[in-house]
Amino acid sequence: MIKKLSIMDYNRERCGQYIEALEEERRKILVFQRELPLCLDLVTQSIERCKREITETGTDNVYGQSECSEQTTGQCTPVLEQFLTIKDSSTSNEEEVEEELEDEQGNHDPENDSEDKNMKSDWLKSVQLWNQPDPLLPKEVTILENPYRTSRQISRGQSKYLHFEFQEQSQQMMETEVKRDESMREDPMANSGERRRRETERKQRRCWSSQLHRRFLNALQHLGGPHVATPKQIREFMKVDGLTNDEVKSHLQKYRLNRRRPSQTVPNNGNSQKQHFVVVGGLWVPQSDYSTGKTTRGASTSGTTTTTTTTTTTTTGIYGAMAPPPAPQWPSHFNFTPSIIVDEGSGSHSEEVVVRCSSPAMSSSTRNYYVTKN
DNA sequence: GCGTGAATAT
DNA sequence: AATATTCACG
Repeated sequence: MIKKLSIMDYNRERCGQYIEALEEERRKILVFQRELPLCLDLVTQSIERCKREITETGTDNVYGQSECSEQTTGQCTPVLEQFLTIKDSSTSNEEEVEEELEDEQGNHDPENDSEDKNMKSDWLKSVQLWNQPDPLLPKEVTILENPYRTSRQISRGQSKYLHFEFQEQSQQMMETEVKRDESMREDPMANSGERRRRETERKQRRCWSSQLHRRFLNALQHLGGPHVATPKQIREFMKVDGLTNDEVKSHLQKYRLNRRRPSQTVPNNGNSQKQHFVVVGGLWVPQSDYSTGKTTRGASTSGTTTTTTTTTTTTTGIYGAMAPPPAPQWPSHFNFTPSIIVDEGSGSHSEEVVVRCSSPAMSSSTRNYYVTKN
């Protein structure tokens, strides 16, 4: 009996050390929580588990503790199983959501297919981790001590920006998130100390997806062009949830700026791609942006074309793509014809268009989306 | 509110 | 490097 007790104490002590080690590692991983969310989860769960067992086994059987005391042989296998299930569910979720989004994106370029998928899964991961919808997750406020995710963002209710079905699908993920958060909260180092520097909170960047930008252009058309339309008008016309005047203003500013002086800085990359532009109601847009066909490559001239021309200007972004090849005349009063614009997100579901960037990777991949490949 | 430029962040 | 946000000023 005494022997048993001493073994128990020994095991408990080792378990405690193990927990300490785990917690230290967790603190280290915490820095990379964006890159290693599952890893963090794993460690957190291990800690939890050991803690639970160290308390339970105090009254229960003595031998159960050996699970924790054996650091190297990894006898806490259930954790691994949990990890696997999490991973599985998450990947399947991603795929489903991707499909969903694929449908939303009317113009789907098969050439970018794999890239798109990567991109989407990439940013979806981020969205899952960073833009947790609050109705499903009351504890959302405690989600991830991300220094860049400010209380302001949280209070804005980012669920607006997420597709509804996506919310549903990611619910499983969130449950594990909640678990993790609870355990994180009891970690004293998580909140305090080192990573508290960014007090000047910034709004999370808004990514102007092609859809959103299309909406923006559509609004511009209806309102009489980029030099006539005002941010407020545009915002009201776009009817996009959560879109602020400032954001529209900023976007408009950039848009004007970039169409005033198109990307001359990039003369002609050796791989001189010919960019097809379409004049749509006085706006120069890449043909692919408004061709209804699935494939935008080659000389696909769909019925919507008014005039086509080519330019050797290499475009680098959404604004550049919109820039007219010859010198534009501003302000001018074009007769904007709204009917030409293919507004895929027509009217009703504004939420689907909006997405928040969570990582630079997203912005860059999104950018690729704008660029037309011929 | 709007337009713009600059600083700053991502 | 590109793009978004924020601020200041008129």
